[in-house]
Amino acid sequence: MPDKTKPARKSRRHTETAAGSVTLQQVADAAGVSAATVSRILNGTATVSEDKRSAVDQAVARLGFVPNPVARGLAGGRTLSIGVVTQAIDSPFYGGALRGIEDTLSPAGYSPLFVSGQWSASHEAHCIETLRARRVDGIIVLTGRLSDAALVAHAQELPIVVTGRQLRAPGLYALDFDNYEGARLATHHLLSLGHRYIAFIAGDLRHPDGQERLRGYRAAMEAAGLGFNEALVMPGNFTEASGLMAVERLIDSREPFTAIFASNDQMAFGARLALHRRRLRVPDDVSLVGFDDLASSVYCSPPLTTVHHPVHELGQLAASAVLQLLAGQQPTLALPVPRLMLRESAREPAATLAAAR
Amino acid sequence: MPDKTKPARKSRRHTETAAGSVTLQQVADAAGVSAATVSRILNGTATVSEDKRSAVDQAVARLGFVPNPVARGLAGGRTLSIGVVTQAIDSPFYGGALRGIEDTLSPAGYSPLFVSGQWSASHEAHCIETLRARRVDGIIVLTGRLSDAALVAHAQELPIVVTGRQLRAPGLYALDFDNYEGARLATHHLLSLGHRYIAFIAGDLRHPDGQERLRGYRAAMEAAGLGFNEALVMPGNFTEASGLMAVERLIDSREPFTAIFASNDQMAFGARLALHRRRLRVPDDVSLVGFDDLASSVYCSPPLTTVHHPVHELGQLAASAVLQLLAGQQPTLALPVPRLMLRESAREPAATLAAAR
DNA sequence: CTGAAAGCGCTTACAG
DNA sequence: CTGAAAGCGCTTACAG
Repeated sequence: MPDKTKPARKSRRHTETAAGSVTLQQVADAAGVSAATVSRILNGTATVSEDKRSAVDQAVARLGFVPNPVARGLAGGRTLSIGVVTQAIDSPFYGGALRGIEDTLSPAGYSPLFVSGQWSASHEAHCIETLRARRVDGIIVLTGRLSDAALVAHAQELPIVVTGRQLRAPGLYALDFDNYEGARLATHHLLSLGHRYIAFIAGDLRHPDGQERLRGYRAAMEAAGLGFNEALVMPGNFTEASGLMAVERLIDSREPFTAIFASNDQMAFGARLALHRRRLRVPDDVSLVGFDDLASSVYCSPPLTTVHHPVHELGQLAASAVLQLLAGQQPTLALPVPRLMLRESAREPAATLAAAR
Repeated sequence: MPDKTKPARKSRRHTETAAGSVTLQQVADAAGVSAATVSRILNGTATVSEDKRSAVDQAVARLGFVPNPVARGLAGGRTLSIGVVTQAIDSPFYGGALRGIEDTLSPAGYSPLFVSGQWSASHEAHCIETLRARRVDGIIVLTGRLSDAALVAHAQELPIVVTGRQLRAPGLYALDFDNYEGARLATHHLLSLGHRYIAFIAGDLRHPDGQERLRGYRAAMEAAGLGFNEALVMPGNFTEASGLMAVERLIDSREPFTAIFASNDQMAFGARLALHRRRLRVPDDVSLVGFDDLASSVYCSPPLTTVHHPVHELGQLAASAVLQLLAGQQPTLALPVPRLMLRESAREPAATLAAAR
């Protein structure tokens, strides 16, 4: 049983024994050089004679010296940390991107600082203030609702990488995915399967990706000579609930359809549940295609045919881009092209249904 | 077109204009007091005369002063940041906990620093070193594979909160969920529905939660006088793939069953797909119950009956606990009891199947 | 190539 | 109640 009479442990500045207990000065003393020299060797800032270098290397190893990033941040103006503004830390969509960011930042000695924008521009602005206050060296904004102008302004102060928009400005790099082409691909797939009555569940049209996906659907339909039937386009906002409601309304409208293309997988899940409730089978009665290729889409029943959105690469590239910006280079990275993941939720329209048209 | 001849912007230490450009010294000058006084007012460290306080408050507001956490960290020994060790930043299970942590840390002025342990004890150890090097004020470990001993040792240096285990030590607080009771509840539900042949998909039995859930299943089966039939227990490792394989093997074994209880929702998804492939309907032919209540479980088809694991509260409580530890108090927080989410994937066994027994 | 020195922006004993 | 001063652990012009 723990001794409850012992007073609560409090932080003692001079008695720490773990990570960081050893200071650069101690290393300098042990190696018989100045602190400045140790610093230079550690940072590769200057050429140093071989004997001093090895003396320092040994001292570092022997003492187990780990530089204190906090002191480093204060003195050098760099904190080796990168702010990451996401909408929700637990987003099934951005999760992969966060991992990609972490994966490429860590080996470079940088730490990501994740903050959630909560789908609100003002909250995002606050997040950025917090990050700036913490003196991050750069910021990655995953989509976000901040205005382009605000982003450009921040980019004058520190490197910014933003995803999901097209934008060019000094100190800023934008990484965009071809949502239009992805949506075109998905729609075309359904068309090539023989579908003619393809319903579309739109995403939030205030977002560029929502817009682009609608544009891709429309282009494919028109290219097939089917025109654009507004009765087949249902509004949505990227949530499962909105996908479900869209399909309920669609069915109630009695507008004939044999396939549904949802602007994202989450809405496709909602759509699938609505179909299930109405006793419509996927893909036997209705084909369903999503967009994003969430981790969970592979294990839907049936597995969801969808457009692969390379979020993990997105994260990796975004991180590489800030690192390049930090190094004074101009990134030229680009995302892979959209690719359709053929699974089991879409196939030719059933003969019976086709005949009914 | 941006001017490409302009040299790359580099950080200029003395010309920053945004967050943090104003220093405490400037506030002190503007208010006509010493820096020490400003510091004390800001930190509530000492009683200060009313006129100085208001002068400082005004100066802070007028100059838009934001304290620099980096300097604060170096001088005061506190960084106002809390390290959070998770297994994967994009985990569908821990995501909610991360959000809960962020939600309660932010209002308190603390920032979470998320690092991914990658399901490896050595990687976790490295994560903790990184966090210590960054001088976090405390650490939250979500489950993790580190030994109890390692955790207890770290707790001597800084406050630690760990979830998913039972442990008591100075400077450490453990927050555990009643996995046993949750599993008992789920199994009992299936029993009360009339099922007698209930298969169980185990999680990774090296993890306490895997163990406890198995124990709960077993206890419920034995309490119902059905004993423990090993042929109905399939191994798994908490992944969708393992759930799928478990059911394939189960079906191939020709061991009769009318219901499946999976140790977590992800395995339930895999199980559901396996059933789908074998043309078995849920819940018409087979009832399915999961554990965790992931966000996506509500939108399965059919929506998954499962044990609610309060991950969001878990995150909130873990964060509150570190904060209390930091304040020198002993936390007494506890997680809510397990609760079954009745949805549509489980119901009475079909008469035909029941008759076949 | 390498030191001594100043400084990053705060906090906190130490004295009044 | 409040200042002056030292110090947190580094980095970086400034001089050799």
